[in-house]
Amino acid sequence: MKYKKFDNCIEIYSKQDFNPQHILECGQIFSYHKDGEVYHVYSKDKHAQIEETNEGYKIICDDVHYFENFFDLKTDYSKIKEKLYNFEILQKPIQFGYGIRILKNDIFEVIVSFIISANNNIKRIQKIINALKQKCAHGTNFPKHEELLALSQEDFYKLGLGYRAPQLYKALRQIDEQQILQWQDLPTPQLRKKLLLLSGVGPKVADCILLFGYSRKDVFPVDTWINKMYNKYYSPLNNREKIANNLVNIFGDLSGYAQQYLFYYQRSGRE
DNA sequence: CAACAGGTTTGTA
DNA sequence: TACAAACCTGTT
Repeated sequence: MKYKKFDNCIEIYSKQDFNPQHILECGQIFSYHKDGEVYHVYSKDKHAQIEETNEGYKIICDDVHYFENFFDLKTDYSKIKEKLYNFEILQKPIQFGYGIRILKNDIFEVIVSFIISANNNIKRIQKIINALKQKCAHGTNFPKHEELLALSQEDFYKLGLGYRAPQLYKALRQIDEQQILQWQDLPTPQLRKKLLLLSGVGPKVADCILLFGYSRKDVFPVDTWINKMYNKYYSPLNNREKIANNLVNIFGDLSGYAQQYLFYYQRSGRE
């Protein structure tokens, strides 16, 4: 995909391999909003806004290097889609969500966000994350580890975390900032085991953290939508871990990408 | 009002 | 290892 970096923006010359709606609304991130035709995205203490142009899109931001990596601009999604198109089940999902890209978000932010996401809907997840940001007096910046450590379980309840409040409280005390970065060197299965030890992190959340935080594409997060899809198009199973395993065996190192196209399509209700 | 929402944890065979 | 049931909160 062609793009060019400037001091305060990145110009993308494609509408096929980059679509802000597809990217932001395919369930991988919660810190974004749409203002008219402009999308705003937030990661850590950084912000970008995306505007459509004649040739493609313009990402306006003050840290071009960060968002080049964040939006995974160096990866050739045309090639990925071409490979995945050989799977018949993916053809319509790819036509529908052609502009999806898998973000490389901050690991700590992803862990916290997806603990909150458990058995929860996007609208409420966003509400809770915004409340957390407000509570830590940062407006749009994602709270740092030490700032969240300063909050009590009761604080989390009041912010609407519900029964995830004690889970997040405990997880924050299990997390070692240096360690979660060092985990990047571990192979996916070992890293997954580490994540599963965190309070509030089960198989699905662990796979989301692996995919959106650690950029592991050899995982297949199975949520209710993928679960429904699988039981409709493959031989029905009631065990989500087995479903995830089977799907990874089918899609291999492209699993993470396949999951996003399928999820986005399935949840759109277009199937 | 019961069921469900982009699951995890805990308790019981 | 497998399977229920409980769990915050908001919407249908």
